[in-house]
Amino acid sequence: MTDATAHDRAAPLDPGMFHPLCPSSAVPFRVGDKWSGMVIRCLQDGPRRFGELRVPLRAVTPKVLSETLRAMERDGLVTRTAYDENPPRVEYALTPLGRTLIPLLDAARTWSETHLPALLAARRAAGRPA
Amino acid sequence: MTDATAHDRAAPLDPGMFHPLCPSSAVPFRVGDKWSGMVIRCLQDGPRRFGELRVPLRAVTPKVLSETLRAMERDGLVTRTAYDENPPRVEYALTPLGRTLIPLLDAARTWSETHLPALLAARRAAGRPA
DNA sequence: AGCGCCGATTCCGTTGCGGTAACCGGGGGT
DNA sequence: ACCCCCGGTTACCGCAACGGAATCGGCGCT
Repeated sequence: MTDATAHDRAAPLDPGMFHPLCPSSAVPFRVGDKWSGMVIRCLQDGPRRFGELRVPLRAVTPKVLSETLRAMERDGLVTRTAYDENPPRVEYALTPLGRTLIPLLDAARTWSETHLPALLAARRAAGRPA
Repeated sequence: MTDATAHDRAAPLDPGMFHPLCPSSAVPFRVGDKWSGMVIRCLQDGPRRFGELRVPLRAVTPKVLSETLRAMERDGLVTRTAYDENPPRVEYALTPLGRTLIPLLDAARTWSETHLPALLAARRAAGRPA
């Protein structure tokens, strides 16, 4: 069964990595579309298939994921490779240009770990001056 | 006339700094709302008045600027100080928390200077495969 | 024949950001 | 009396993003 082919598939994606309650949902940064940043995270350890991306991004519908990937492909951030097999297999991978965004995402994450609690606290304090 | 009071007002804002044709309009990053990043840039050298912010951000209407500033105030990124004078004067300034975002903006700008041309080129190449 | 897999695409509806235009209020100038 | 200044607010609107549900197409399995 283990069709471990030549694809240097990285570890399976953690289904919980982009849980809707994850603070990253509230982060005041965005790279491109709403999901682009998460897609980059999913691809940073190697190519992934469409259905594979849907696991951790289960909040995204196939339509939106498809749109996101197409836009990223247009911008030269990812490559799309379709294998003429059955069932069809399509792999997405980061381009070198796409990889240059990873440090930005790291910086955003670091900022969030450090300062997001303060921001959320301020928002809560201001939200209910009652 | 020079009512140079104790306000350590920085150099006047460059009216052209956020020209609509500026590449920053196409940058695939955003900090908070559409205008938040630019507001931070305007405030990084010292407090500014509402009307003063409108100069370089002449593309933004008072409503949206007001909304942006209010949201940033809620999030603890800027402070709002109203002086009971005539004509009314209101000053906005970055909080320490707001200042922590400046390195992020710097990183985004650096990325853009380095890689944005490649992204735009890819987009152009893909946009017209005719 | 019928079902399922994978990778989408199409139609349709909602939401909300962002934009336009108009107005307000109070003092001061002329 | 009128208008201007400043710093907004309010009402209205359009568009693009986002989302849900359904469908497609080729193939293999049963």
